[in-house]
Parts: sequence; C-alpha cells; structure tokens
Amino acid sequence: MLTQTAIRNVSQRDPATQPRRVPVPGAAMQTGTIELMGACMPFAANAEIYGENEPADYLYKVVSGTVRTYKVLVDGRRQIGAFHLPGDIFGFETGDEHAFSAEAITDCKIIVIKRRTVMALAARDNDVARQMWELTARELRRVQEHSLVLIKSAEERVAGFLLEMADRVPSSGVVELPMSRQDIADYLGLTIETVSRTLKHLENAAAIEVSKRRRILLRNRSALRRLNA
Amino acid sequence: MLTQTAIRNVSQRDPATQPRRVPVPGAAMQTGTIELMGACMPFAANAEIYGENEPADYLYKVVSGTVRTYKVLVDGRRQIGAFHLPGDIFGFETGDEHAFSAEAITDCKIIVIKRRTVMALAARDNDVARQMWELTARELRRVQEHSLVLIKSAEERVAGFLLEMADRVPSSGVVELPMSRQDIADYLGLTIETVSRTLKHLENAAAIEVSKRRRILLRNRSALRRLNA
DNA sequence: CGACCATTTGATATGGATCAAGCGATGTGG
DNA sequence: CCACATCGCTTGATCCATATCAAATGGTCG
Repeated sequence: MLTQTAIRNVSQRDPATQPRRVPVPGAAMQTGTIELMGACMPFAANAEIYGENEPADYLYKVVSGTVRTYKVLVDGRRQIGAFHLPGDIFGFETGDEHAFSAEAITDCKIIVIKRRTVMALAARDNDVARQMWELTARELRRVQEHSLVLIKSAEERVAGFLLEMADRVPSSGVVELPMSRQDIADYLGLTIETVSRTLKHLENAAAIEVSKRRRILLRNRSALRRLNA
Repeated sequence: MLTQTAIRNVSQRDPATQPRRVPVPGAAMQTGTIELMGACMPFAANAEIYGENEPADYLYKVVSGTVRTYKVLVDGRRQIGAFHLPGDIFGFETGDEHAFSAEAITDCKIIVIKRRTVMALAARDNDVARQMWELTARELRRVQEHSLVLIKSAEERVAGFLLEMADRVPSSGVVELPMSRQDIADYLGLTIETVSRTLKHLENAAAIEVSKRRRILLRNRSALRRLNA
C-alpha cells in the first residue's frame, strides 16, 4: 500500500486568466442568486483551481467541464474526494483554508464568487444562509454515502461509480466519462489495473459495454444495482 | 468481502424513557443557544437512537456517553461513519430522513431537539443559521478527512484512529476507548483480527501500550504520527 | 507516419480476510 | 466465595482479492 499514485501534474493557475465580470446565462441555475455575484473564469485541463491549505476566499460553481477535488499524502498517494460537474458548487468545505485541492479535469468554465460576498449576503438574507446550509448538508450526505466504498469489493465500487455517474448526467444509457482511469482509481481506492479488469468483468457479464474507452453503455442497470451491494 | 459483520443487535428505543424537560447544566456548552431548546433523554448501552430512513425530526447533542452512527448493507456489512462524544451534535446529516442509524455505545444522556424548532429559530435569527452551517461544514470536513482511510494501510488506519481519539479526549497520554474492537474495525474498514494484530504491532514497536483491553497508553505519539502517513 | 501516453493484459506477490482455536476477564449460580 | 459459562479479544494457519511488476496494444496528435 505504499505507492498508489505519484503526483502527476503540478500545473499552475494560468496567470493570464483574470476574473472577468460576465453575466452568466442559463447553465444550471439551481441556486438562483449565487451566480449573479461572481465572475466567470476559464481553466485549462489539468489547471489548478486551488490548493490544499490555501486560504478559502472563494466559492466555485461549475458552468462547463469537470473538476476533481483531492488530497495527496506525503508519499504521493492521492485520494479524489469528488468529481464536480456543471451546476455543482464546490470549495465551501468550511473554515479558513481549503481542506482539499481542486483541479480542472477538462477545460472548464467556472464562476468564482468571493466568499465574503456570500457571507455578507447570508448575514442579511437568511434565505441565503439556509441555502448554504442546505448545500453543505447535501455535500455531507454525498461524502457519507461515498465513504461506504470502504467496505465494498472492487466490482461493487466500479458498478456503483457507473451508476452514480449515470444518475448525474441523465443521458439515459450512455455514460461519457470525462476523467481518466487513474482518476477513477483514485476516487474508488483501487489501482488502474483493477479498474480496467473490473470493467472487462462487467462487460463479460453483459452489464456494460465499453465502446470508446471513455464511453460506457449501461446494458443492464439492475445487474449493476445488484452488484452495488 | 462478503461477510464483514452481521447485524448484532436489534435493540429498540426504550419506550419507558420519555423526553423530560430538564435544564442541562455545564457539560460542553459550545453551542450556547441550542441546548436550551431540548429535552434530555437517557439511552441504555446499545439502544437505538434512530434508524436509517426514519424521518429526521430531531437533532441530538451528546451530554454523556458515546454514540455510533452507521449504515448496514443488505448482506450485513456495517460501516460506522462516526463516533460522537460528549459535546458533539449529530443527526443533522440533512433532508427529511436520516441517512445513517444511530445507537448508544455506552449508557448515554442525550439532548433531543426538535428540528423544526431550530429551523424556525434559524429563519428569524441568522446567527443560528450560520451556526448550523458552521456545524455541518465541520462535520463535512471530518468525514472528508476520514475518507482518507481508503488509501491507508491497516497500521496507518489504527495509528490515525488512536491519535484522533486522543485529540478528542485530551487526557494526555491515555486513551480510554468506549467502543469494542468490532466498532473500531467497522469504523476503519478492517476486521477485528486485523485491529487486534495491529495494536500488538504498535505495542511491539513501543508506540503504545495496551494496559486494559480498552485502555491504551500512547507511548510515542510522533511514531504514531509518522505511521499515520 | 511515428511517438507518446492511456489503457489493457498477463504473471506474480502480498496484506489483510477468513477460518479455527485459545485465553482471560466478567458475571452467575450454587 | 469459588467453579463454571459466556463474551470479547487474541493468536495461529491458510486463503484470496487486489496490488505490484512488466509488457503489449491502440488511440491521438504532432
């Protein structure tokens, strides 16, 4: 259990991309007020959005693209805590410093909101405060749910992951994965080899079909659900 | 990975113990206002406090004793999500239903607060709303931190657990564990045998000393911290 | 077309699970 | 107050799922 994943990229925030005040249209307006307060910023694939222990001055909302939040242990093992898809708000873990690091997996557009702005608003408008509580609670539930992988087999983990992704991008039947096998492995606490072999397993069992490497067809969801334990 | 832990007790909430309006003194008053709103209730060791999927009408604050929150998979595997010690508030996972079950590990006294009361108060007093957000965020961070066990070895898990417990009950040097080996195992995603062997390992390495089975002396914290990865 | 990188596939090793006794503390009844 | 039963825990032997090590393959992009 010593090596899991070496640190693979030490990308930096692109200094050229400064926040621009941009009215952001449509794009998942779950939390109405929020996006009006921020600037929309592009991030290139693999760019760092923020690092662990940096002051947590901003909140982030994904407009397009996918983000991973993760921690890296001293010896290089990496645990991905979450994938964030369009519409998701992240970076509100709590407190003064970020507990995790965040990177763009693909090219992303992300609304960046000053935390102070939100806090100030929350102090006046307790509807906003409630909304923030709500969001944090939802995230808590997600992480608690994810912590069950600890007691699951490789097959259960992968099946569960596919179902989770399918639920989040409801393009019934096909799951287009934005992340690499390594990302999946680090999210599930497995190795890429095991992820690969398990996908093949599921394919042999006629539960899925791996059409392009990152495009997966769910052939038999109830089989997957059964495996999800 | 099929059997981990069968369901071991199906204890019921003692119907004799009705909530009594009791002013609760001292005992960890971190969140001032909260405890004034609730009733203090005793729970016997192994009594159920609430079950998964029950309506989440209450919040809970531990006055004395220890509580475990957990989920059980269909086949009986159990994952303990948290241990709650005196002063801790739990049961605010979110939403309408509890995501986890909660049981008293030892005899407990617990303040039970109607969620609606808190919500109503939060709607008027946004300081309360902020406090709830704060608490939820703290819990989120704790769970995120715990999710790192996924990539840790047995030794790292156990060492980390001991340090965590030592931090929470700052009785410098000795850790009095209220929970069984099985509870520890289910919290760390290990078996009791592995927990036992690992404790022996740590003892042989002069990092700890197991004096009574549930009393552990931390002989060398920096060694433990080194193992914690 | 060629090089590179992500992924798959294969062979082997191993940490922790499982199976199976032992053991010691706690409690019970005689 | 002591023999005995019980329960929680430890210890030992063996097994297995997944990690690790090592190539082979194939897709992508210049």
